[in-house]
Amino acid sequence: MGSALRALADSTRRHILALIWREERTASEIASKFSITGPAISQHLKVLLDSDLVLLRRSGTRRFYRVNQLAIASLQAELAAFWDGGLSRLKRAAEQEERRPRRR
Amino acid sequence: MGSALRALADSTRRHILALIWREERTASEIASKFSITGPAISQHLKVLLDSDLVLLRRSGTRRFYRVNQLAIASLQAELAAFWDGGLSRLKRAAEQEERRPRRR
DNA sequence: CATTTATTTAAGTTGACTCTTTCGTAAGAA
DNA sequence: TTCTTACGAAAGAGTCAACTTAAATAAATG
Repeated sequence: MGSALRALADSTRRHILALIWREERTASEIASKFSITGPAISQHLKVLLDSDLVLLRRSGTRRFYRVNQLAIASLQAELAAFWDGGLSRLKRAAEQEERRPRRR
Repeated sequence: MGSALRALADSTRRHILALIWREERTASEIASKFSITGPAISQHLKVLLDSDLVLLRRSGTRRFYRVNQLAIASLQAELAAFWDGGLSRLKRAAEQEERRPRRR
């Protein structure tokens, strides 16, 4: 979860995700949409690959990147769990500590 | 959005959020749940404050932190927009570039 | 006023992030 | 084979992030 959120925290990477959301694109196609250098994009793509948010397909000299929709779905689920019940366990633990009232 | 996601990307900060999810807590209460030092927690709390995900109430020497539910709701909305239609604009722009076919 | 309690600020270290330029490699074209 | 295209890897610079210990501030208490 942390690595996916860290990947998403960067605006360039969010733009990359948007570009390859429904169709795979090559590294150069992606890079052409930004003002930073190719290697910089390549590094962002590596972060996205490492976080499992995108997938890679090689074909000849070209590399096609696409969003890993499964990973997105799973992140959404994890987030939903976090907002909701995922907190209960921690909340309960915290409230137990809390049950011994301390002076204000 | 970036700052909220960056704040959420850290597991300590996610735990802090869980602790103050429904009830405010003081800095020391929070710090007591972790093994890192008070100042470290204070700095995490500052990141959370700066990202607007938590709110502060002062009372005497104590500072009570609590989750900013409005900010959470707004982040959820932004994320939902990102997963869904928020991409359309970028997708359309990308597809326009795409419309000039390049040789394979 | 002096002391204690709660908490942040300051200063410094270490490691991670983001970018650049340069180099390497692999596939396709001439 | 030689050239070109498409890309990543390596190395280096500058900035940012996450800690630590020590000092500062500010309210409560004796």
